[in-house]
Amino acid sequence: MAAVKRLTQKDIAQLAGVSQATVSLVLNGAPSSQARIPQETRERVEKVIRDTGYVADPVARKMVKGLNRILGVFTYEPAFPSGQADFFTPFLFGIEEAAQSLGYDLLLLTGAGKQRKIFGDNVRLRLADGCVILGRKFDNTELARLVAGDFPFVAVGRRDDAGGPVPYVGGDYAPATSALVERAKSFGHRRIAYVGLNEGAESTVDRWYGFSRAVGEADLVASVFAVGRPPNETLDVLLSAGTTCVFVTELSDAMVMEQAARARGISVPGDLSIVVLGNHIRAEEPGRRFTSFAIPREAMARAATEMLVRRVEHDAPVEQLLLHCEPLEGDTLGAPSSKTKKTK
Amino acid sequence: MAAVKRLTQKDIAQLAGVSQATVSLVLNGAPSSQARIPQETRERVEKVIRDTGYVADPVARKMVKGLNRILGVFTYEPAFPSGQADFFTPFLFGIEEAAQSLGYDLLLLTGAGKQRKIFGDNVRLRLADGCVILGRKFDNTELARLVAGDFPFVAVGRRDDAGGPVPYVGGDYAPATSALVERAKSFGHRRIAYVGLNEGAESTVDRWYGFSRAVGEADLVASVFAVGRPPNETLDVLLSAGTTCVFVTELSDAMVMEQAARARGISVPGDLSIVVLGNHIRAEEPGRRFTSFAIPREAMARAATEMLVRRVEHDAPVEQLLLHCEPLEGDTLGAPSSKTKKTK
DNA sequence: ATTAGCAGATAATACGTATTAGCGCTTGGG
DNA sequence: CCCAAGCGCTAATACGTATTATCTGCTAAT
Repeated sequence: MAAVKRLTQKDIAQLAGVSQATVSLVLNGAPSSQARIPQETRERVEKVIRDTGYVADPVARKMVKGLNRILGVFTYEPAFPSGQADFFTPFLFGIEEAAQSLGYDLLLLTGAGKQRKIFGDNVRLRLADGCVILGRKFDNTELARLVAGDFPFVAVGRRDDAGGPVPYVGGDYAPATSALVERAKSFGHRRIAYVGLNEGAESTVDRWYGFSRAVGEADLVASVFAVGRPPNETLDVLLSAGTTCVFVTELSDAMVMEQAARARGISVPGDLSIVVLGNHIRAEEPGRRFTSFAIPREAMARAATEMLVRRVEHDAPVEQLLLHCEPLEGDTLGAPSSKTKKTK
Repeated sequence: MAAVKRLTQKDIAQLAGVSQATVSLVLNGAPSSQARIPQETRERVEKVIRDTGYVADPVARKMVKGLNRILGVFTYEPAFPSGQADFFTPFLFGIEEAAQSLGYDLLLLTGAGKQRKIFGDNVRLRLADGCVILGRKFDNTELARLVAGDFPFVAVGRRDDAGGPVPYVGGDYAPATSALVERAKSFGHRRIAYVGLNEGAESTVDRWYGFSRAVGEADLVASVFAVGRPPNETLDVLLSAGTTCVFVTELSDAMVMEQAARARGISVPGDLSIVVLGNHIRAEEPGRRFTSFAIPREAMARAATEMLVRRVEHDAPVEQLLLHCEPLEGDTLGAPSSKTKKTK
């Protein structure tokens, strides 16, 4: 059953009484200088193709043309596990949409349980014409090789140079963070704190940079350069410094902190405003809506895909694009009530 | 920059002072009868490969070997739009997981905005070694061609014969539905109704079959063979027939019906039990938890992927597999309160 | 009548790899 | 001394398509 050899152009040619080359010419309708096919012959060949349902083998096609109209999507982490689903899904949606409208298909190369490498033994990635790279973790050695090599790619998320500029589409976190700081100040906050890492991934650094640029030394009263710490411990640090507004990089930290605060009878935002730097979760989630900024994940993915196609098709130069992150009103940032000090 | 010609085996061969064939032999470590490579030569070649970072072009590889360790995932509908996301995501997760552990990558061929065809002009599907087909809508003409052809595929969801048996992994809806009917009966329900289509897609037919087999003619007091009808209209039909328990195929119908009932002061499940045939939405959703049965989407997808790989690798015969659907307790099925008739 | 030109088609080749048949050389046995 | 066998490697080929160069008639121009 499966041994039925696949139909080739040679077979079509035989059936139509022409040569393989003619079949190819009919298919690729080359009305170029030479090699015109008269209507009669063309129709004869087309009829056979229709009758047999022949389609050109894309592998052989890529072999000679070099292009495939396939884009790879590489992630170091698995793309669909429950935990990550909400993180990757918007990106995949955006990529799919853009790829679709540009006439490309997607080859998914999702992070193995093991350590997946771009440059492994079995790199099927090269089958694609180029690739979009997703994920927070990034192997810098591989990134450098990508930059040095000739395989078109675009990263989603800003990346520092790696032996050369990295083409990317990212979120413009620094100004978005600065804007939130300004907003907190305009509410009257003068005792501001920061909870989260301040080094490591580019996105982390950008947030810290945007924060520290806007806050001014005098107003920064406490910093906890860590994530996932026990909320009460963190709260102690903040409160003893007289913090009225805290900026948190991780939503999960903000959530437990808000709960801990409530448990202590500290009102949010009355006694303590909490600002989260980026919406890390679906908006419809029940419960508190944190003041934050929107990460335009779909738009980022779309833009990255379009950029990639530009690189693939026209060998376009490296571009670096940061998309605006809209502030999210939320209900955890407000004016500091003067009670804060007086009550205590 | 991108014009740096890709490294080929010929280049490696030249650098190592051997022939292209030797390089290939070193790579594919063929310890077969003939063509042994002595350690010294092998190491020389391997060194060059390491130094240059050469990797074999998977396209050329597929060209000659025929296999690519790539599985296609075909959907007639777009896979990631917000609406469909919850439907497709569990399937994709299961497929990804299985493919991952079997060493395959995924080629996503998701429904275009337009009508996507398996047998189109630009069928890049053949790049994959086989494919999993997802989605409710199915073009039967194409299915028949797939069955007749030699391209390995497996459908997710039961499919009727299409000029031959269709390989599939589905949910075993009929017995799952029957079990819920039995459960309703054991609660004492004797006036049962059905709201939903009873013909069309296989999954629909299975539900109706499982229902009608278990319910018995005497107990079926009302049927609305439609979906998406105004809930009050439907409720009128049900109540005037003295229904105490209704089986609904569409969750959305059940939701509006429950709201309409509540608005009328009809308690669920006190006055009216509602059973949904299949969990069409994420479990964490807030609100009422309908009595239903679980569709093991991830397991189905995994099983389908494994089945596909069996077909691809060992040319395994057509299999058809229905997975058990566990009943979901929920809180919308209970004993009919005698009030139902007396109050009215 | 010779040739230039052109339409209609095909032979030949390239793409990069895997694989088989086979070549030249050494060695051991008779 | 000759043959068989084995070793180490390579030339040749196949995979299916796109493309270019080339071939074959034929017509029209000189």
